Amino acid sequence: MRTEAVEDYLKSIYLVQGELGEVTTQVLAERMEVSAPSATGMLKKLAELKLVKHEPYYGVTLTPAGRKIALEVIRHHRLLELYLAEALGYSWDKVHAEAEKLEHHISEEFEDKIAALLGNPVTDPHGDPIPAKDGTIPPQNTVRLVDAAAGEMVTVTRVAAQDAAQLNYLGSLGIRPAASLTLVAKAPFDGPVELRIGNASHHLGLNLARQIFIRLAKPRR
Amino acid sequence: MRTEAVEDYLKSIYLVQGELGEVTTQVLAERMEVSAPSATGMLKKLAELKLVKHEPYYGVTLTPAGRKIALEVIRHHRLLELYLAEALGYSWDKVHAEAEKLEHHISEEFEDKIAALLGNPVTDPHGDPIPAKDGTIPPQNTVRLVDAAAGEMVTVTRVAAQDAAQLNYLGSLGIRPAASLTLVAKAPFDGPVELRIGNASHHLGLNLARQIFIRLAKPRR
DNA sequence: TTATTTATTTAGGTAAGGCTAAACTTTTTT
DNA sequence: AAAAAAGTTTAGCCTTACCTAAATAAATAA
Repeated sequence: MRTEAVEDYLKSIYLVQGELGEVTTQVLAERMEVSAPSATGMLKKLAELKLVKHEPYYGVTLTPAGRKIALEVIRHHRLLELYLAEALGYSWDKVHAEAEKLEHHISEEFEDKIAALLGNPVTDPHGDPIPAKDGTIPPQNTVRLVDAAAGEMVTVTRVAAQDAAQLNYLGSLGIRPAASLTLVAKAPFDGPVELRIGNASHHLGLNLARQIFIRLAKPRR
Repeated sequence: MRTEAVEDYLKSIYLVQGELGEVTTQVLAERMEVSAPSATGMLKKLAELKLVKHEPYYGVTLTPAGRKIALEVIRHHRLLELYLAEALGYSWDKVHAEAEKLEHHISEEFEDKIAALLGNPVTDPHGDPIPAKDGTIPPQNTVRLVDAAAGEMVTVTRVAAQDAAQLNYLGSLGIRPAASLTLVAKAPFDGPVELRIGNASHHLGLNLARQIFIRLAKPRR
């Protein structure tokens, strides 16, 4: 059965796979805020449903069927995030929590209607790509701010943080998709980065800075 | 705990109470599409939670706490119905099913935002009253079309049908809130009613006709 | 007023999805 | 290569909300 829990696990498996390359029981359990045995139990169930391949003691991978569901749920989530921001005036730090609940309950008609209303968008308010209905994922910029060279002027493409407090802080500094900034300096030994945004200068810890993706403002060629 | 099932039962108890005056296990079970023992079980649970008073073998009534939850859920439902119709262009026969799922999952912020966007409306697309946040219910017109006198010209205030096919049919005849029509005749022995809407004349079975509420187009005084 | 029908509740069971404690693998350290 | 640590799974339980079958209570009919 395609329960809410099943959808949530598949979504997390997909996302963890993308971030870490492999999906272990423990990491999944942490993401789901659930005990490890609970995760094991669900993985067994998902395997029976042919939604994942589970190699006991090694990890899981999604089957095509599982991946399809994961992408549908992620599409719902990100479309909702954008809709809440655009149509209802939600601030970007609040959209995640609301979308998290609604993503499981909207119909295909609802999905289609908000997608059309938003002009079939390809990114959500954080710059995360919105999977298309056919499972295609729009190309995304994967350059991290922390990998740019000091002195470079860049445009923010994506802020991968989920936490409301972090987003709120970054937003207050003007760091959001489409913002322009200059990477002034990177302190050594995994130290903070210094940014210039307009006339203001800010120092960001690495944990935050690593969540920021960019493209060069003036691409070299 | 305030689970989805709890909310649904409380909502049904409230509505059945309003329609029939008393709420028996069997009627409730039918509404919820559940076996009678299941309903009994839930009533016991709701009684433990102090949300209803359950007199075994006689029926239930809501406590103030139970009534409060019921009204919140109904407010969500009807606000959503109107929002879906107004903001997303849903037809009135589709709003019920979608609202039925979403009503349990929207936050108070979502509720407030759509209420404000809609101008704090007092009725949904079917003419059902939307309870206010404080639990107040807007005054509603309780005159039934079938109780009007033949020959009278009336304005539809409410169409209480939930079924999509019925709503679709009534809509196709032009019968919806704010529509004007004339009750041409009522056939005897619980026969159908004849209506004139614009230039067209229609014959409606009693089951349908009883769902229509009206006010007199030219109130006598 | 007793018998029958109807409504309701009790008894016992199922499936999801969670939990802790204990057992077992795999990996890492010494 | 053996011992310790870390990660994973199994075993056994709990809660929610449903079910069917059987028992009981109330209402109706004979």
